[in-house]
Amino acid sequence: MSKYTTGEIAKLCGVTVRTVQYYDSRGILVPSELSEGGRRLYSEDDVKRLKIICFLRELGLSIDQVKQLLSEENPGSVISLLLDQQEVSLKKEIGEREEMLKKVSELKAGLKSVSKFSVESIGDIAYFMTNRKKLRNLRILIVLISLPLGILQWSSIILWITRGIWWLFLVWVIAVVPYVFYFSRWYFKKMAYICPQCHAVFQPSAREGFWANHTPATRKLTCPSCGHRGFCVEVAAETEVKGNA
Amino acid sequence: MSKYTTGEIAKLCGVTVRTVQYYDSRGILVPSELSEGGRRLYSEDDVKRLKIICFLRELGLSIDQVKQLLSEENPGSVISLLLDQQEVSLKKEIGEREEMLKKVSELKAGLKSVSKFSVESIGDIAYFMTNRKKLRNLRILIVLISLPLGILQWSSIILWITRGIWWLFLVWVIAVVPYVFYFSRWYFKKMAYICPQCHAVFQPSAREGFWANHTPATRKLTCPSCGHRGFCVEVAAETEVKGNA
DNA sequence: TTGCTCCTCACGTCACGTGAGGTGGC
DNA sequence: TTGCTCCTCACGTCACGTGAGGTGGC
Repeated sequence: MSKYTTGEIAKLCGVTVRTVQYYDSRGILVPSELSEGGRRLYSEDDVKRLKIICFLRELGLSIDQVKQLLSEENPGSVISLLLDQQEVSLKKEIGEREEMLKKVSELKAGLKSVSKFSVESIGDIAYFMTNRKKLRNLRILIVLISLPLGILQWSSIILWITRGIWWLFLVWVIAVVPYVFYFSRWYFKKMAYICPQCHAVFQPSAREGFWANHTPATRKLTCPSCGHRGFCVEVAAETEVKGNA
Repeated sequence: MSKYTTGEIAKLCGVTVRTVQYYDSRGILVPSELSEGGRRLYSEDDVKRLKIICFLRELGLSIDQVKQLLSEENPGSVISLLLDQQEVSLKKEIGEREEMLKKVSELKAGLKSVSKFSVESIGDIAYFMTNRKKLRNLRILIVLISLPLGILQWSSIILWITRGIWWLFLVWVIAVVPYVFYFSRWYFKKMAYICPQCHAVFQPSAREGFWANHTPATRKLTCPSCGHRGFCVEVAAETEVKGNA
């Protein structure tokens, strides 16, 4: 019966000497014999055991899980449980990393659109990314809210031109005033803006926001933190309102 | 200017107090002020910084990488490098976990076909799994090798029956003897068998293997390790030949 | 004064890797 | 005797978590 030294069994199974020693200290691969000089000697069965250990570790099982399996009287009952657990946690880990990967790609894409880059830009992009879904939902909602008014506007105009019915347009003009008033108040409560100067996230008053010059994604505002006046990126406001400063 | 305590900034950014303290010790979020009692006080800018840190950590960047980014004079040059690296390592990690997941599923499937389960069965299945591809390639090769002999056999038989040409069949009979002899020697060098009793992997002599009773995946052999005689699972031999025992 | 929060050690987690300083075995 | 391998401490890695024992601030 041939015996293997630590280095030999390590090479046979493709691990380091340190790992073999560590598995001894953890009690999952105790050498079947010790030489007079205190050196570990491993049998053929130890080699088989180490190969099984390595295989189980390749599945991602922890040393404690491997230990549990190997010391179990009836391993059949434990292994399927362990494997099911492992399947679940691996899937979870893959999902997490795919989430991360997505965020990395989004950040890369976001950075391309930034002209002069600073660390704070990362914060802006992060804010934009995490609240983007909310922003999209808000914009859909806004279209839906504006829809009845738009229909009324255009149908009244068409009726006026084609049939000379002018009073419907008058109804529209009367309806539009409070509608726009309440709508803009609601709008500027839901939206926030990022100052390109100091990167603060702030909410303008409905009055300032309403009259401000704007593009589809930005609005020319004065930042309350630094006083900078310029086009600020529109984002969805976080649900939590800070308010008190 | 309002100041936040450790607990407040932690809650604002969704981390633990311990994490905030740790980030101080690692030097990536040093409080902008200390109270007379030695308590950490964080400014609004610190909150922004922590939010950026949290975002970067959600991408899977290490604290050292975050530190590097935040301390950089010109972070624009570093971030895209860091993000590219991160993309690569995330993909690698996902690939590894998918590999593990596959192995776990395969082991689960393998365990279903095992009647009386022991820890050694895992080793058998592991051996079978890692060498399965090789086994399949070998079996394809065997079919290709047998093909010319089969064509010769059937065409000679057909010619004999339809046209009375008998000498071609005689050629086949003469050819088949050395062919089968060398083929079986080669075959049993390439194949190995797992003893169901002691789970040893062994290679029988060509003579024993040739005359042994067999099924498509097993062969009735006598194990040289434990002397058990029974149907052993056929696997591909590992390239490394142990030989000396 | 009572709770609550915060402070700093110091150790634990996980699976080893990395020296240091000493020794067995050919 | 010279290399090579192996041995055992003991500490480092990573990002915190978990007490312990003490204290600030309302």
